[in-house]
Parts: sequence; C-alpha cells; structure tokens
Amino acid sequence: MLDSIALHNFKLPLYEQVRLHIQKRLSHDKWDINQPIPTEQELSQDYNVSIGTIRKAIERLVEEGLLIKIQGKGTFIRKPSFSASPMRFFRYRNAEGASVEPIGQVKKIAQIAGNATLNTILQIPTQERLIYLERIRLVDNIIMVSEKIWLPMSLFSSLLEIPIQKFENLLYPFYYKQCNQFIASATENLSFIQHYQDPYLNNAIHEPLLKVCRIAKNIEHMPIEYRESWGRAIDFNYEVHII
Amino acid sequence: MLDSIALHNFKLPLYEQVRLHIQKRLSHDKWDINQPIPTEQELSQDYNVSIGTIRKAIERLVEEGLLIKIQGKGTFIRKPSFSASPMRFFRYRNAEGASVEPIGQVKKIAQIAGNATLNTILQIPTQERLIYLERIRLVDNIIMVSEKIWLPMSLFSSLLEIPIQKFENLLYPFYYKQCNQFIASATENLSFIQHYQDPYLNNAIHEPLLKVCRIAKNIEHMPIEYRESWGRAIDFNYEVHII
DNA sequence: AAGTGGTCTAGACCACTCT
DNA sequence: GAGTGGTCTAGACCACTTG
Repeated sequence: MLDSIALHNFKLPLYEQVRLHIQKRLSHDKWDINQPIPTEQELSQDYNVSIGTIRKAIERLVEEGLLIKIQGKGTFIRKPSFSASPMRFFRYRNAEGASVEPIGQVKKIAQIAGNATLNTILQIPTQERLIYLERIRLVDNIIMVSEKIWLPMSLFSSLLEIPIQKFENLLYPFYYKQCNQFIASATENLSFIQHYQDPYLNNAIHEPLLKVCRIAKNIEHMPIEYRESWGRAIDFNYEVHII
Repeated sequence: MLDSIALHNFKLPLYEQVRLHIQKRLSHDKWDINQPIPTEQELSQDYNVSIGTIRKAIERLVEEGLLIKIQGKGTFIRKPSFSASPMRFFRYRNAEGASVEPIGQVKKIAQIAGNATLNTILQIPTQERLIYLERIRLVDNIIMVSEKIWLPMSLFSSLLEIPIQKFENLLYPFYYKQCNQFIASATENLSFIQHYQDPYLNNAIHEPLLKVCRIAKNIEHMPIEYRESWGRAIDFNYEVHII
C-alpha cells in the first residue's frame, strides 16, 4: 500500500491526497457495497498517517455524499437515494392528503445514433451510439412526469437485452445491478416551456410546462446519464434553503 | 467567563455547547463586524476546552454561514451576501452577453395592521403592526422582478422615517445599518402562478409568472422578513446540485 | 467482550497577513 | 517578527453495535 501511492509528494494537504486516493479506490476496488470499508485504524496504518488525518479525509467524502458513517458498525459506500428527485419539484396530495411514492414505468427503449449536443453533454466521442429511453412517472395512476433519457452505449449496452416490463421502479439501483454503473450526484436545470405538447402528459398545447434537465454523474464526477423531464407548471412547487 | 456558562452539564457534546454559546454571543455581544472575533487560543482558554474542540465548534458556525475564517487574519462575522438572490431564478443577458448587477428600488412604504397569516409567518403577536414595502428590481432599465415585503414593526420602525429615495440598492445591508437587524439565512418557496396581473411587471393577465415566497431569518433563526417576489416565468432558470 | 466510529486533549510545526 | 488560522500527530476514553 505504501509503495502504491506517493503521499507527501504534492503540495496538496495530506488529508486531501488521502481523500482523493480513497475516492479512486471506491470506484476501482469493487468493495462490497453491503460491507463497511476498512476501519479508520486500518486506513491510518495503510497510509501511514495519523487517525485524525484519515478522519478528516473521510469527513470530506461524507460531506460529498459518497460515504456514510454508522457509529458502532463502520463506514459504508452510500447507495443511490435521490432516485425520486424529479418528483421533488411537483406537489401532489392524494385523497387522504398523504404523500405517495410515485411509480416509474419505462415505455420505450431504442438504440440511436449519437449527435453533437448529447455526446458533448455526456463527454463521449461524437460517433458513439446512445441508448434512448422514454419513461413516465405516475401517482395514483395519473401521469405526473414524462421523461426522455440518454445513456452512453459503451456503459449501458446490456440494457438493450431487457424487455421494458422488467425495468424496475427506480432506475438508479437498476443501473447499478444491471450495468454496475453507480449514480452519485447530479446537476439539474429548471426552466419553463410553453407551446410544447407532450404525448404522455397529454397537455393542452398552450398549457405551460416545467422542464428539468439533469446530468447525472458517477462517483468520479463523469456524466453517465442525461435526462429531460416535463411536468405541468401548475403542479410545480420547490423549496430551497439559502445561507 | 467560566462561571457564566455551565459547560459539561448537558448531554450535548462539548463542541456543540460551545457552538451554541458562541452563536448567542454573536448576536448579543455586539462584536465589531469589521474586527475578528477572539482567536481560537483565547476562546480555548475562555471556555477551558482544548483548541481542537474550539476549532470544531467554529467549523460548524462556518458551515452554517455565520462566520468566515481568513488565514493569517482571524475569524470574522460574515456580512449578508445573498441579497441578489431573487435574481438567481431569472436568466438575463444584456446586449454584450455579460452578467449585470440588478438594481433594487423601493417604490412604496407604509404602516399596516397585522393579520393572522403574516404575523404567524413572522412569529409575532397578531395585534403587532407591520411595515409594508413594494420594491422592483431592474436590469438595463427593464423591470425583472416585483416584490412585496413585510417586516415586524417592533424591529424596523425606524425605516418609516426614511424617504424611499434613500433606500439603498441592497436591502439587507441597509437593514443592518438602519435597524441593526442581520439577515443570516432564508427559505424560499417557488411556484407558478397564472391569471395574476402585477402592476409593476405590467404583464398580460394570461402570462404565467413565477412566485418566490421567502422567509428570511436572523442569526438565531428567528424570521424577521417575509417577501413575495414575482417575475415572468419565461425568464425562469434555476440550477440545483443534488447529492 | 470485542470492535466500530464519536469526542476530546495537548501539543507541534507550517502558511499567511500585517507592521 | 509576532500573531493568525491550517495541518498533523499520538494518544485517551466514551457510545454504540454485534456476536
């Protein structure tokens, strides 16, 4: 371990070097996602730094959302958990006023040619082909959100062999199980669209819609999914905290 | 100092007790906002805890946005800085494509009776009177945002003596100078509105608008301002990062 | 009982700012 | 050069989880 990394050689603080190295191991070393990563004691010996330095490195990874600590059990790789996020932007109350878990359904999957715009977003060569998905999200059998999803063929080709009925409710855990691709973070851009008629939402042409463009990234911050979601603007509701 | 606080008496971790105590001193002790707060060494002696514990307490206050550290100079109370935030939600490019600092103008100030809804939001007695402001925000002389603002009379009465021409571009630093009220954080709720005609935006009645409702709070998390802002939905654009 | 992360201490030296 | 926060160490004991 000590030979494999050249700590103390850069200008970066020690805990930053350790953080970056652990971050790489998270994606490359294939640690079991249900088992704790090595303990702080072990890491401290591995890297030959004090335990306080390890703690600071891990603290940053926890802040980044890559790891979670559980006292008495250990430190674990965080599983994808924000899969329900497009629904964050839309209010919905069922008859009883309770919050309901929305259902996701893939309606179409296809293999398509890449194009300059999409492949630039996904940071892949222009000639690489893409997988294209259409998906809806329902609450109480009402279609709340319509989605188009683009994925790099090189990472997700195995999805093409799966019938759309077999796609699970939440896509991100499904990506991980089927393709070993782990979504760790995302950037979403919200804007407002008029004069667009979505075939799934079945909205009136003049009815305003909210458009959410999402670039989802893996643990190394490489984009691996691009998604556009539409929903009725009238249902839009979002809360944000500012400091 | 040691007598004035009873550390070690609660179940809270030491650094949490210290954090809470320093947080109270920030609003009550009237430290000069341009001078550093006591050094970590001094605080460590004051509270009779190790310097590591002080550092952890201060670290939390920095994360909360209450303090900023500057290496070599000291730790300072953070001045209000998110004053331009309603404009975060609206895209605007001037002729040169550069980003422009919007201008804020108060158009009306009045003293009004409290009501159940507003006084509940501001967490003040129903009978307390309010100060009501109307304000616009311009970019290149175009009105981008129209705002209504409500303030508790008890904290902001001195504003009534100031002619509206004297109100400054940014309100939060102005609140601090005139009324010693410091905005430290805020919660904003976004939604779409149709069929509302705003007198300043001069929008068509059918034109959809974005409504931003903000509750702004002081350093002790008490709400001291409620604000509703409207802008054209077509100009809406917002980016959010998810982990 | 053993092992994990959580809290806390008491130092050391470094990088930066100001005078 | 003096003083600030930034980094790093090498321990100690506590709270929690699991066998």
